Amino acid sequence: MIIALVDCNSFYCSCERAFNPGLQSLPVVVLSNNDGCVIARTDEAKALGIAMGVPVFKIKDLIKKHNVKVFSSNFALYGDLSARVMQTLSEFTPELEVYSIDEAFLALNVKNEQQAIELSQEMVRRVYQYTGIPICVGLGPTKVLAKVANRIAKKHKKQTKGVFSLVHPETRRLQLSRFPVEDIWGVGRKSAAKLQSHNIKTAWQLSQSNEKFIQKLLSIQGRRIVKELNAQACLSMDLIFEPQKNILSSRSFGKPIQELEDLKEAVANHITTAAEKLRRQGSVAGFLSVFIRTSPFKNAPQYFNSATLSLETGTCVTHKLIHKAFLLLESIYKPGFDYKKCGILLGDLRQKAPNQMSFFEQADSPKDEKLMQTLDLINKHYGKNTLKYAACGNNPFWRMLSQMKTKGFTTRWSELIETK
DNA sequence: TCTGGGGTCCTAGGACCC
DNA sequence: TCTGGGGTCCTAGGACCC
Repeated sequence: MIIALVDCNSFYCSCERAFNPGLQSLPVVVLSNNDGCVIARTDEAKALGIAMGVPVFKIKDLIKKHNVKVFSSNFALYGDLSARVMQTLSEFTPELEVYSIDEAFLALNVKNEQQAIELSQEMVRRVYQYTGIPICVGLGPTKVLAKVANRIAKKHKKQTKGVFSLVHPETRRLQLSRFPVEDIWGVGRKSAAKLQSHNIKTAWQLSQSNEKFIQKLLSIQGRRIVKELNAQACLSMDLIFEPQKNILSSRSFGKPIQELEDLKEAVANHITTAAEKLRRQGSVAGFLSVFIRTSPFKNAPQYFNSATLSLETGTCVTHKLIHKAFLLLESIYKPGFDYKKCGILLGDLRQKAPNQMSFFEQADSPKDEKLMQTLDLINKHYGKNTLKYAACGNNPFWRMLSQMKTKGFTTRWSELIETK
């Protein structure tokens, strides 16, 4: 079996390009919520030295000088295009693992490396034809090697035409000895520093290291990486959908908030979002956390706190969660701070008992269940937030946030530059 | 003026039990 | 004075990912 890792090129930027061909070959970036920092860049933008995650105010001169096209993120659009890409990929194998919004692993049923390469080239053609999204494919006997191959395909798009294979052992030896250890999937900053201090600098060197020694240094994860680099698969394909174990909803505010009432609105909105997601996957939550914080970037008094409550029997009812969340918020709120962010976490998620006749105790009453079903149905049919709790309010803080999220940024950006 | 959001897995250490 | 050993469960925090 050969594993393919498909990764969309500069995915969010490519989505913007798919609907605006005029952006082809221009530098494009997409910004985070609140238009805070850069979360996607095309090759042209990378070539200008725009780093991943850089705050946008630090590069505004660069943007103006090189006429970089700037977009707020539009996750509804990216989600749609992602689904179409995955749908197209599923035509190539029944064994597809959607790994993230822009990545998927495919177990290819092929006889040899050559067949795998030809199939991958067809994927590149078809996905682009159907969706307008360019992809790269990495091939290998394990997931980690497929990831490495994908990096190489991306780095040398011209020569590889988007497909690179590490199936052949000789190619592996050559390429791994040129591949920096810190670029391996699963090796982060801390682990890379540890490895380098032991003079392990390339993927090849890591693959030749003593497994026990690496396990001591980096825990069991490190040992798995060594095995995978040596073509011994220990990360299996995840083919079935697993419900999430936690659901987090949080946002930075457009402007700092001081009042408890405003924080309450924000929290109620986070609960609403998270509870919808919770019900969509058929789960109930076993605990609830609320947190608030000031901006760590400001030279002002800092405060961070969180509070957690166990929900023994589990619930997925929005108003119950809002009520509990308010109690938690009140217990940690302190006046006199500029709050910049808040959020909630639903944890210990478990599948809801199938029906009221269940032997197990169910916290939510049939009446509440019915109410939630109706609420979700209406919002699904008529659009998000058609029906919502009064506690969610109509606060301009919130208006502003959701507007920024969906609205194109180009106009606002040019206004910003002109008024400067 | 202006610095994202949402996840998973693993480990260490404390509480508790016999 | 001397103060076991082993097991489980839970949680906080670290590290990593996209």
